[in-house]
Amino acid sequence: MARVNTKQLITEAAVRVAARHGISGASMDQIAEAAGVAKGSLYYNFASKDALFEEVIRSGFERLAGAIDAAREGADPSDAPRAVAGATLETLRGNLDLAKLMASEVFRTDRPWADAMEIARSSVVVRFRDVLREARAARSSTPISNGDSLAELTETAGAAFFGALAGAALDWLLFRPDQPVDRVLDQVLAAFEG
Amino acid sequence: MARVNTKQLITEAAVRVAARHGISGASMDQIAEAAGVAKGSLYYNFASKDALFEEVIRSGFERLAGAIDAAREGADPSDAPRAVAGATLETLRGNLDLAKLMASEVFRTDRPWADAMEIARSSVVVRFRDVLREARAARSSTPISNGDSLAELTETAGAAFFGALAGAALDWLLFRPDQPVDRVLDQVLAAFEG
DNA sequence: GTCTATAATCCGATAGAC
DNA sequence: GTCTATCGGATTATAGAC
Repeated sequence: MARVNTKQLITEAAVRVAARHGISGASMDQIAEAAGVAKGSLYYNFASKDALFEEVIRSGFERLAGAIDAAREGADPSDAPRAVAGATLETLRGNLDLAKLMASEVFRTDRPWADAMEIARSSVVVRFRDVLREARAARSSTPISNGDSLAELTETAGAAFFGALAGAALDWLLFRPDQPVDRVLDQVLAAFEG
Repeated sequence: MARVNTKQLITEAAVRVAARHGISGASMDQIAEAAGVAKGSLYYNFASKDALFEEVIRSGFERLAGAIDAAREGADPSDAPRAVAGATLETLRGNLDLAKLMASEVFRTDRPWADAMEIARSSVVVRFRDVLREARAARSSTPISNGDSLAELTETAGAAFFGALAGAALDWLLFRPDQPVDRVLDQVLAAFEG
């Protein structure tokens, strides 16, 4: 092992460069220069450019999944959607380059790592779905409950919630960065009232 | 003018190729082959690869904006969000390759055409915001209205609604295409109830 | 484990025939 | 207006020194 973690230097540089130029537009030369290492070191630590970015994207979804789980633990089910949404917005803000990269790549089904990425994306979507399901269950067991028989929430609802947060977060961070995070959160939740 | 519209052949081929490989990964050779014309014809009809894809992306947002406007005309303000959401889902389904391309590119701020694309994206976001605003106004003027003073909906709410629809539509069309559109629409709107 | 130097390929764009 | 042929440059990946 080297004195500093060369592998981490490389992945962080890859995120920075690819956020600006896209994955196809990010050359291994640029990444090596941004990381402060020689190009040969990239190919010692990663089998190929594809292997490098598979690692980058997969770890991005894992980070987001971890933030969701942490926010879920400390919240009542009925408050969990707001708590999870807030944690998602904060995570995207703290990893803006990675968020841009994930948004650009998440629906690309041609990459060599498409299967691995869909597993990672789906694990996040399922988390959102479960948070929404539990909030609805907690609400329908209150005295105010009515008799509507609603269709069960599916992954599609989770994907919609994820999409709303990602769309609002990137609109916010790229084009209206002066808003406080709570105001963005209020706008996301208000968009669907009624 | 040629017997067939070569320019349109080229833009349609560019959408197909770029949906698979991304814009940076789509070579002018591939596009020419997919369009059934020579590469020289690409450079006769478009000044550059950048100019070609600026046209492609901009026209995609214009098509979506037109579908939104058409759905808005025939609906009561309180029903407009559902009508507009349905029209958006149908438009994305009918132009899946273009939708994938737009999703991959909409948050790329480094492109030469970034300013033009942000104007096009913003015009769609504003349409969603206005539909949501009018629905809320129509609802608050009913007898059931309460005294809550809610913050006015902003572009961020429109971006959230747009993101929810795009996220749900691509999850649907790419990974769960057997669902009927009405079920997808129900899931999107149900995700935010409460 | 990291470096330099180079091989082999591919790309965007242009020139000029027809 | 569309074609073929080609230029100059950039890219991924590898070889071998240290």
